[in-house]
Amino acid sequence: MFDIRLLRENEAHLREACAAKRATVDLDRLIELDQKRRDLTRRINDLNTERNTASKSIGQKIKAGEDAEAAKAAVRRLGEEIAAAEEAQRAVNADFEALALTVPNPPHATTPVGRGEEDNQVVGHWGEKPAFAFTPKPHWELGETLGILDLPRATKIAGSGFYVLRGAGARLERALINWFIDVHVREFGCVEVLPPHLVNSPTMTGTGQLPKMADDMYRVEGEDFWLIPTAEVPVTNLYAGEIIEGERLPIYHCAFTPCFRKEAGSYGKEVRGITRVHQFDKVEIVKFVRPEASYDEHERLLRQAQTLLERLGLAYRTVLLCSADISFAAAKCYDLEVWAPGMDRWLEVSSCSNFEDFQARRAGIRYRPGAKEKPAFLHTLNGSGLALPRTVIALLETYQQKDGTIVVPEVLRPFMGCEVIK
RNA sequence: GGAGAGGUGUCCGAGUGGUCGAUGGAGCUCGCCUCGAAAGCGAGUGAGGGCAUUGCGUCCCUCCGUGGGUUCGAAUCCCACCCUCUCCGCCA
Repeated sequence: MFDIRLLRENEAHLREACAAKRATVDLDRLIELDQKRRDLTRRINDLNTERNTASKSIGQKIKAGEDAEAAKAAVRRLGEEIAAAEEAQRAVNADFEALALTVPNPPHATTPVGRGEEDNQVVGHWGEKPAFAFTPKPHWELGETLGILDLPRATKIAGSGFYVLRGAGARLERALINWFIDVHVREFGCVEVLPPHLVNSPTMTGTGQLPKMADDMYRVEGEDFWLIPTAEVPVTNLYAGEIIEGERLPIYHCAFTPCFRKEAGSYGKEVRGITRVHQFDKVEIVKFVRPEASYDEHERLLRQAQTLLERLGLAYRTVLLCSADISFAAAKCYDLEVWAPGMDRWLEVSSCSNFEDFQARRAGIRYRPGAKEKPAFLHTLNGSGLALPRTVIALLETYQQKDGTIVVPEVLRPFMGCEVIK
């Protein structure tokens, strides 16, 4: 949820923000609804005052043994008036809420304004693309030959867009998950969380997936359950509706969960291998911080994710997303793209976003800045650390040898129990 | 899934139609006392919105799981749903 005061006081700024995000929102109607809503609220407030005092006097009359029927009738009419006003208010509120939920978070000043993916800015590179004395193979060939990736059977039991790992492949994914979490917990002060993978609609609305992304998510038939598209959803909503004491901030969480996405409309590209699938594992970092600290925290979040790729020895680049390409709820976002030599392309393995108070407003997550101070909305951030299948892809393709075996990076060997996958 | 009990403020816990945003206790904050602390005493201690802000608001509205309903008036009565607990069933 954006700040409604922004609309009242700085309409032009919000219009620019919507344009930068290439969102078409009927702000005129929103302003109109806001005005109506406030008028009705004031009117109902006044009517309630009237009714409250009248009702009290009726009580006194009855106690005194006087006849109160005339007064009762008058208040009954007042009650009808209030009911009508409340009915109108409900309708206006529903319209207002529905429309307000479609207003995107304005981009931060440091987010470049752009029209699309092509306007994203590469702001950093790390590592060299590996050189091979042979033609590097794509992960699906490596995986099949080694017997660690089984796409045909995944398709048989679930459908296209799913994968089955086996043997060292399954172990590799689990090794990465464990190592990621260990690093986040031991070195970056995260508290590990293992949340539900199904959540309800208010939770999906809190982080901004609903209403906009409804068609991209899986839903349980006949019940109010959605399959999470990222751990961001359950973890951020952990504190929904709560007021956190200021001294508890910042709070850092990390969580491993599967992520479920329909990826509708993506057929035709990225269909080979496991770059775009309906279910994938991810370790996510979620931060709850004081507003004044959020952009420092954002940079540190980025470093946290980068650290993982660097220790794995995988070449990557850092991309600052432009206003048109960042998500609906984000104010600023960096993507980390890892080099996959077999596919000869960059793959997004992490997205580190600052949502400022956008999600906090929607989900009602507040903090008390200091003793006796009024609660205020805190800032939320999250970043992948990291998405699994694509990390596995980069790893297989980067560390492949001429004979098709894979060298296991140093940091994973304790978790893998071997130095080479063969 | 079936039967029963219950959901009230930071926590415990009263309240079964009217002045209850809510008794009481604990906790916390401040003050007194003390060399200091404890005890004791006194005061304060939820959120949102409106209005006001020529001081700091003796001002108004809303919120007692959620949503409806009855009533002049509901934390209190009725209905639905959600959640928690106990027992039974089932099960990893």
